[in-house]
Amino acid sequence: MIERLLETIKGDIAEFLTAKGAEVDLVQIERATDAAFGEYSTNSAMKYAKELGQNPLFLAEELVEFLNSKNYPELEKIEFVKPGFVNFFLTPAVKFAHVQSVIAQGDEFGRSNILAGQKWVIEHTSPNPNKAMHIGHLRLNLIGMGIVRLTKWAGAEVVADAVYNDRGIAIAKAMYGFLAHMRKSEAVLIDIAHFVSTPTDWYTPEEKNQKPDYFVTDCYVKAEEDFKNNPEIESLVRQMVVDWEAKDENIWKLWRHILQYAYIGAERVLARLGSHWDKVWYEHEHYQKGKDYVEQGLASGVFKKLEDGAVLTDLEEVYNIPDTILLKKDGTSLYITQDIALTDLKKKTYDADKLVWVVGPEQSLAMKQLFAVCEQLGIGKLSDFTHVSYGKVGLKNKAGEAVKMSSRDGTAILIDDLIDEVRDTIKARFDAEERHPAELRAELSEKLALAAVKFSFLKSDKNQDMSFDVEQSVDVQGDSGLYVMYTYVRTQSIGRKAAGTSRADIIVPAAAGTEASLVRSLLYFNEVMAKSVADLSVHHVAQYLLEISSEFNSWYAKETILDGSPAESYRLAIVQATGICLKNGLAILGIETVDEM
RNA sequence: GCCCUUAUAGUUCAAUGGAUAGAACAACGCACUCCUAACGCGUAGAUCUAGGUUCGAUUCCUAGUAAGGGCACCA
Repeated sequence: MIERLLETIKGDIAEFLTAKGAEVDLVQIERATDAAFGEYSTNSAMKYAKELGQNPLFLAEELVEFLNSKNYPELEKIEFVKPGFVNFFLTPAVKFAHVQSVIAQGDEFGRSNILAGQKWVIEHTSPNPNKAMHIGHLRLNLIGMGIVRLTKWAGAEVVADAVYNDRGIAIAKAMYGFLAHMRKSEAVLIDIAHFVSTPTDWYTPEEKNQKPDYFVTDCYVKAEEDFKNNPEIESLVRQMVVDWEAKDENIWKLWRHILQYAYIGAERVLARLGSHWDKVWYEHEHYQKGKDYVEQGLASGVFKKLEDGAVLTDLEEVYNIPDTILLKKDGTSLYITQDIALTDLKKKTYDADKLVWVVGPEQSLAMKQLFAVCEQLGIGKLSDFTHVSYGKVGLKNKAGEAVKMSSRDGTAILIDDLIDEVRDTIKARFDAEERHPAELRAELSEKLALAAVKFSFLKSDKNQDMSFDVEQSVDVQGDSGLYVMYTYVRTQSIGRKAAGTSRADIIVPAAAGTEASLVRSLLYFNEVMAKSVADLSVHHVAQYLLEISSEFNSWYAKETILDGSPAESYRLAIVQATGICLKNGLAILGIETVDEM
């Protein structure tokens, strides 16, 4: 309803300016920065004052006069102020109508059709089999899943996908590391045939009392050391890759054995986070198909063959980005080679309008090259492809200095360990309070830990580098997920207490009370969503939830909601709408609400 | 050498080219018999530097400084 009003006003402003002789491209009506300026405001008078050769304030005055003649019933007042802003004040009835509309829409409130009719394929969190997932991967996953949920709420049809990088030198190293370092005794031969016949000569993760992904990481790290120190082992590992490509039966058995551990581990962590893929691609299934595309590009003249036989792109002139090799001189493929094939496969399989890769910033150039090459080959337009990058997660030591996080030397904080730590902190508090039965305490602690961790990773802009302090890693107070959750719990608690009592019809007070700023803030959910979709970043939603929470709590401290007065129903409706906004906003962040804590 | 990110309070983070740069943590002060105080109220504290564009710049442009990333047969 308010949206329609704003569109009408925009049209009227355009009419006014056009009649004045201005070339109107876009009339903007935005959320007013402060309640003193009403609910919405426009800068049109200032924007067009120069073109019309008028004083901005006078133009604003004329605009207000013109708009007042339209007699919008939804508006209480239109004013012009200092530099030339025109401010719009909604009537209390219209603002409360929005509150009721939130309640009527319930779980569906916040959905839109901004991206209706579009098909998006969003790749994120493609796991490396040789590394247990640390908090860098956590950020990637939360950002990726955030975009998936956001675009779904905006009406798009979304496929979340990932690629299992299941071939190549890295996995071969893990395989070697397993053979050499997970033997039950030195007497066991480091030999693939022996492993195939007698796998029980090697430890399992259970026997080592390790999580499977940590186990594989261990294998990889140990092999990496051998690889560096010993050229014989290097050639051995390289031979394993060659044998694997030749589909040697024994080595494939070992390969499957290692991968199973790696993926069980990764999937368990992702399941804990509530992450999900609709489709998983396996590198070993498509990595050779890219060569056809290179041939095709050579034939059409967009690529060129070098003297040594390697194939090079031609991107400098048209795209102004550095060229890259697409096919090695020995004719084997590179990462980009198979990515071309996969991109085409994705686009065709899902008839995708938009392909998104949520990948670290170090891939930025490689992504640009891939997109450009795909355009040259006619797979899609440059604008069909988006690389969503994100800032690094850095660590700080006790002195406050930045430290590098490395899987190898054990300084990386693993996802599981982080969540466990936060969970234990929360649980300690529950245990001390003894308000809930033990079983519920455990369940709530896990849910709240996930809420706190997810929120702290999603509340800031994705491109900003994050600085992570191990000591106070995740806030459980202040601007935090728990603050928002606590606010939600309060709304539910009030709802429970109010249930069953009969109440009179809702009376909207003529003069706004202490609830005014909360009611005003509740108006902007859809605008926040629109901005989030435009930026592909859910941090706007997180910030908005903090704002609503802060205003709710401030109000809550001042007023008794359930005081038995005639205004009770009105207040209760605001509480209910706040709860819905918080719940739906948290859902977009991937955070499940609890009803008590 | 070239290209891309980033720079806001002591710290961690906000701010479609707009109005008095907004929070949280830490500090100091207040407040707890009331729907859950994991809460509320107050005090103090910031746009890397120098130019430019604009009615108006934290935001855009140029140059510099600092940090990080990338630059062809690795992934």
